[in-house]
Amino acid sequence: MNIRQLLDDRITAALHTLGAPATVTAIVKPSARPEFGDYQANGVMAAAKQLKTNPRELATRLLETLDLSDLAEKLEVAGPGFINIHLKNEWLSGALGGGRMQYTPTDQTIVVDYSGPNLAKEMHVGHLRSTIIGDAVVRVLEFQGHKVIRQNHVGDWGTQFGMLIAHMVSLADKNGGVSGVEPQLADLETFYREAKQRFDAEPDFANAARDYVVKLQSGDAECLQLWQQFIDISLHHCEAVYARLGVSLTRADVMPESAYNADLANVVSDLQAKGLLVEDQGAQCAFLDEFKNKDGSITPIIVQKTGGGYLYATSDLAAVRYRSGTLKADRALYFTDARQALHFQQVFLLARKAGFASDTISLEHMPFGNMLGEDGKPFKTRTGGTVKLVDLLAEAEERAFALVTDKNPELDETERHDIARTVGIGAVKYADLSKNRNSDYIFNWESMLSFEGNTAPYLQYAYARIKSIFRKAGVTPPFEKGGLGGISLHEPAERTLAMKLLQFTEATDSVAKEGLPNHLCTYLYELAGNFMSFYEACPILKDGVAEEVRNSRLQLANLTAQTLQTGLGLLGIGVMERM
RNA sequence: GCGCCCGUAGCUCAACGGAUAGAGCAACGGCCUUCUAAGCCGUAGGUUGCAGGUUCGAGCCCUGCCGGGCGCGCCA
Repeated sequence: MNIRQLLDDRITAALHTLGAPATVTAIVKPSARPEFGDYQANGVMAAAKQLKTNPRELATRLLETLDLSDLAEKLEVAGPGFINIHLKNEWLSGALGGGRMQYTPTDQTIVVDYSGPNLAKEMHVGHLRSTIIGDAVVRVLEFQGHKVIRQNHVGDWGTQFGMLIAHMVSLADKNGGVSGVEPQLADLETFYREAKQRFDAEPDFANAARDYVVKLQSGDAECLQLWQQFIDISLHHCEAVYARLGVSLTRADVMPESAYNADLANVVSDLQAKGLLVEDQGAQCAFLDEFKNKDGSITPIIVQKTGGGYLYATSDLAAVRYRSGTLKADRALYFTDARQALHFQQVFLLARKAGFASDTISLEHMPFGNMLGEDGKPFKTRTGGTVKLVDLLAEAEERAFALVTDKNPELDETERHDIARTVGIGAVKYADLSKNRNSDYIFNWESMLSFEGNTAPYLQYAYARIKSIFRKAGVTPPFEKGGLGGISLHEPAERTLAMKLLQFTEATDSVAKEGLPNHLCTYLYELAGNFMSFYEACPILKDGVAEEVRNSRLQLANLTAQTLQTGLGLLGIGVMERM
C-alpha cells in the first residue's frame, strides 16, 4: 500500500470529473510543513491554468466533489491553491494493521547488470559501488514482486588473459604441472603483477602471451582449459567477497563477456544488413545522426576493429539483444561507472535502430561516480596502489570490533566478532548506499563508523534497542493477532512514527523507479529518528503506563523493528539482537 | 574544440517544478539513581558558483559565462 499513490489516484480522478485534461494529475506529496497536514496536492494550480480558471476556486469546487471522508479528517485549500490533507488517526492505526509493506503482484521482467568485475585481477574498491548499489536495487525490485534476472557481466576475455596463461604455463613447467600453480593463484593480484612485469620486461614472454591470445580466440582446447581454470579460481575469489559483503550474486548469475563471443560476428553482419555500418579506416563503424557534433562530424560507434577484432560495444550490443529477445526483459538496468555514459547511449540507440532491443524495453544506464579518498583524489593505498576489497572489509571489521569492545566489553568475544562483522560491513555498505550515486563519493572511516548520524550503526542500534525492550518486557514478537489490542495514537510522537511506518513503500517505489537506494536510506534514518524521539517522549515499560498504552506502544516498537529489519535487509545490511 | 556529470551551511550530503532550502558531522548549551547516553532536546550556521530567461511559483527547466571531474575511431 502506498498512501501517496492512493491519494493521488483519487484526487486525480476527481480533477478529471471537473473537466481537467488527462495529462493533469493531483501531484500529491508529503506536506512540506506540519501545519499543512500529512499530504498536500499541488496539481490544482496547473489544472486551473489548463482550464483557464481561478485555482482557489477550482480547489474549492474540487473539495465539494471529492470524498475522502473514509481516511481524511480534514481537507483544506491553502495558499494559491494547495490542498492540504489531514489523515484520520483511526485510519492510520487501522492501516498499520496490515498490508503496509505489501505489493500487488506484478509481472515485469527486469534484467539488472551489476558488479561485473574483471576476472584478470582480484576485486578492488572500484567494484564496490556497482556491486552493492546494484544488489540493493535488485532486492527492492524482487520485494516489489518483479521477476529479476541478475547479470554479472564479468570480464573474462581479452588480451590480458594471454599474458596470464603464459605465466601459468611457465610456472607449471617449474612446478610439475598445472596443479602446482594453484597456490600462486591464491593471490591473483600478485599473480597479475608478476605476469605484467614479465610481459613488459621479457620479449619472449610477451610473444608467448600474444600467441596464447590467438590460440585462445581460435578455440585451442588446451589453452581454453587453462583459461577456464584461471576463471574458476578468480570467480571463487569473487564469490568469497560476495559472501562476506552479503551480496546476493551467485555463480548462476554470471553471464560473462565470453558468452557472447559466438554472436559477435552475427551482430556485425546484422548491423551491416540493416545498412547501419560503414567501413572507415578499415574499421566497421556506425555513424548515427544523433551523435552529430556542432561542426557536423559524427562520433562513430566502432563495432569491429581493423583486422577483424571486436570491441566492448559489440558484446554490449549482443547483450542487449539477449536481454531483450531471449530474456524478454521489460527493463534492463546497467549499474556502471559514469564514464561509460556515452558508450551506453550509443549502444542503446544503435540497438534500437538495429531491432536488437524491442520497442517497449526500457534501457537504463544507472551511472555512479568514483570512490575518492579523503583528499578528494581516487581512493588508493598509502603507497598509491589499488585497495583490495578484502583488505577494506577486513579493516572495517577490525575497526568495528575495537568499537564494540570499547562499548560493550562484557559481551563474549564470539558475539563481539559477530557484531563487528555485521556492523563493519553494514557501515561500509550504508556509507555508499546513503549517497546519491550520481556524484563522486568521499570514503571516510571516521564518519561511517562514528556510529552517529545517518549511519548503519545508528539504524542497527535502533533495532537492537527495540529488541532489548521486548526482552525486558518478556514478550516475543510476532504478537498474537489482536492479542495486544489496537494501536492508538495520542501523543504527537506516536502519530509521527505511525505516519512514517506507513510510508515504507513510498521509499521502495522510489528506489525501484530511480535506482537510487539513498531514498530508502533517508527513509530508514528518519524512521529510526522518529522512533528515538518517540521512545524518549513515550515511556513503554515504565511505572504508571496504562496497559492499553503500553501494548499499543509495544506494537509501534515492533512495527518499527520489522521495518528496520526489512529495509536494511533490502540494502543487504544485517541487524542484531544487541550491540 | 565538442559532449556528459557536478557546483547547496566550515565539512559530508538531502531536497519527487511548489509554501519559510533540510539532515548529520564539527561548534556551543541542556538531559542519565528509571525501558541500551552507540541516545534525546535545543542554539548557531545559506544571496543554492555567477548573470539572464520561462513559470502563478525555479536549487531543480532553458541560454550564456566561471570553476571542478570525466568522456570523445579501433582498451573495457
